[in-house]
Amino acid sequence: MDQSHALAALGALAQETRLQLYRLLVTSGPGGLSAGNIAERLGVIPSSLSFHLQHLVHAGLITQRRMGRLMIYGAEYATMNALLAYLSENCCGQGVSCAPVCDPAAVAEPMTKTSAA
Amino acid sequence: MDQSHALAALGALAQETRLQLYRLLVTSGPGGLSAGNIAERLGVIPSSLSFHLQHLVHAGLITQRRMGRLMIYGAEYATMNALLAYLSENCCGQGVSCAPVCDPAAVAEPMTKTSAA
DNA sequence: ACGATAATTCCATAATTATGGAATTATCAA
DNA sequence: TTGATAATTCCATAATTATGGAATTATCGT
Repeated sequence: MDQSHALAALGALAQETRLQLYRLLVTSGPGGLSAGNIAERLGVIPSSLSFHLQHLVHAGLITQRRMGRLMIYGAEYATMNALLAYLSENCCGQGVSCAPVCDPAAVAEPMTKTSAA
Repeated sequence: MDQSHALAALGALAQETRLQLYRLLVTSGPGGLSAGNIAERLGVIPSSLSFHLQHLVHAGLITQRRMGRLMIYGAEYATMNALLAYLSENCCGQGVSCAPVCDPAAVAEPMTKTSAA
């Protein structure tokens, strides 16, 4: 993660609708949610929802994939981890890294060599 | 940390000058740096520097104290930890917390009997 | 092909945020 | 008190970002 990516991620999260959007997707897990489902839960009008979702996608914080008529959005945990690492870089002194790793896959699938799906 | 505090912190960090400012202070440690010192290192004009520093202070990410003619600014690590916790809340499933703790004081004072590893 | 549903894009307007110069406030030293 | 240094506040302008309605694109079932 470099400065411009960090700025993109922070800018994406620094807005009420998008922060709610992102947190909803983080809690929803890797499976993701459809745009319509998200709209219903958060009460955001379609054009606004798309605008904010694209902003988060562009920042790499969420991913999108199509399933028939539905667009499914899901949190991209790796980007958040990279952002957290960037923000806490050298937080405890030179050369010290205090960053966390939040990896739902590691929690959900304990110890299998072949965990592709 | 609640949503409005998180938005304030994210909004404060989502700007190039302020992100550089904050990271400089994080790396500089709890001692902090004077406004003039910061201005010199980052090449920011006074009025702009004050504007951005106040933004970070208001968000609780840095603290300010006066030392004679100098204003000393330093990172407030607790706020960043709270923000990281907020952003990774439930990141690995319901009720699971994956948040880090970056505490320079704990690193600086190793192995008292209350701070076991 | 048609109609219905899902979601995005376009666009003008509104709202927010950043910039830099000049004036002001605060502190120190003599 | 005066002069110098450190930093902030004020203010108008510029730049960026968000909003919501209408039109458009994509997919599905028949």
